[in-house]
Amino acid sequence: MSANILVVEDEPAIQELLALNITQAGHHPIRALSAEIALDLMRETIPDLILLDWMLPGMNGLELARKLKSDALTKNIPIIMLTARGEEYDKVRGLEVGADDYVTKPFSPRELNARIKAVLRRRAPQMTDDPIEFNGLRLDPTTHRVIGNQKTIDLGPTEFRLLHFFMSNAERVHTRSQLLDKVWGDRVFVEDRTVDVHIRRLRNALSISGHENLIQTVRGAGYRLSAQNS
Amino acid sequence: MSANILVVEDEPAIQELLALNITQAGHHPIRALSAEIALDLMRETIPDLILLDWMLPGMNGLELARKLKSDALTKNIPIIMLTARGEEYDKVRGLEVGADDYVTKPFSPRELNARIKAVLRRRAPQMTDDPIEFNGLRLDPTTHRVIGNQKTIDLGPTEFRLLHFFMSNAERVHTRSQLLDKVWGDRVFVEDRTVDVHIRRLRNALSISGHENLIQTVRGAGYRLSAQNS
DNA sequence: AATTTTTGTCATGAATTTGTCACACTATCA
DNA sequence: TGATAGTGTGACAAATTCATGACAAAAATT
Repeated sequence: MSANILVVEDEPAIQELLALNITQAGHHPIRALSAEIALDLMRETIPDLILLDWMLPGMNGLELARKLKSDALTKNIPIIMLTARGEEYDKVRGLEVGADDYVTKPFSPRELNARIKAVLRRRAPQMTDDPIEFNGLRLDPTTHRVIGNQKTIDLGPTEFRLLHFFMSNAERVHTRSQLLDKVWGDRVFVEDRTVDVHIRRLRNALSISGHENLIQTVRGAGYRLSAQNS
Repeated sequence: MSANILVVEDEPAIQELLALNITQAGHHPIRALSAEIALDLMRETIPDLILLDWMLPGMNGLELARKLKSDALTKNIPIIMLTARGEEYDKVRGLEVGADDYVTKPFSPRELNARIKAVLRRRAPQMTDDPIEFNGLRLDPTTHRVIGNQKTIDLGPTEFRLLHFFMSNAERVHTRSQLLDKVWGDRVFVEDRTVDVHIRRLRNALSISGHENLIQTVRGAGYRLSAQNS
């Protein structure tokens, strides 16, 4: 299970080390020398995890974390903070803004990888009972209602679960087999292509509130719920 | 919907962090540095939720949890355990003594808040003895009467409890097994489908005041009392 | 004890949902 | 331009889910 990991670190040597590590762990590093560059890169690809240096030129790590966590598009991305040695204070502040873990420099590659693995595992798409809103569409698990632009959208059980999953994990591409795992559950003797059909039904239902383009096809990969139109 | 949350944690920094989080989530933290202090505080105020550190000086978290769960006064208070990372064993023991959830340190504020929210919401929907009115229908638990549009509605005991529960938790979808739990009680050998029949009888009775559509079927999920028609 | 009410279960049929297929369509690349 | 693999779509039969009437056991009432 490979993941895209964004490395935000201004010191080239450390960044190189991090990237190497990530590659060896079977993941794919994306490098950014500053918070600004990181934000730029994220317009293209939303990473699965961010390694974020505490001290950065320009916008520092703390600010970036806060910014990311306040944006619906990025707030679900786990963040691991890289902090200088010794500052106990960091821990509190870091967790405060929503970092998921932290590593103090100097770190051992093994420790870093362990943390990455832990965080990625913990990232298990979580479907809570909280109402979710995305792009004018509102889904409430407790009342089992979906409303978009004042229109009630009628969904079958599977479509509801599918949409619930998508809204809980927006902006992320899910393969068909991932969807089968998460939405259909374990008892899957179901064909991959069945997902396509349900996607169509869901899109169809969503069209009555003008949300037909909310779920996008990523050719060769799967599907994604996104506000963007590309 | 604010709640009192008792935080039992001996490390001041973590306690501070927890308290901050709780406040930001719109709740009210009550702090205790030890299990003994916690017990003391609970003589004054019974909290709605307890965040309980696993390791504590003196009486540890596990013992406290066990103690609370064995006391009629406190056994219904949900408990979220805070455990050190990695101990898989904790989970079993913790849930064994009746903890409702657990969070491993270090935790992200978002995760913690999500759990708090979930546990608080999971709190058993309660049926009070206060008269309830909904959509022109009035139910009075003390006189055991139901009136809708000047018409007295005659209900059997089970139908009455069923309606009482629905009116106490309007708009919310309840599965058949939830209804069996809450309306029929704990020790039932009753089939799921039996609920359907009672729903029909209730609907039937409600139809004399024109409220036949008040209880709606949510296919694949359960039933819901709602004023809306869709 | 007799009667009435309440309750749980079942069988049936209606309505909806679901998985799959065949075929149309589209992007991509040689 | 064709070839090819990936995706959209309509149709359809099977499976699931629900509403309903009937019925006998249990409980409450007379």
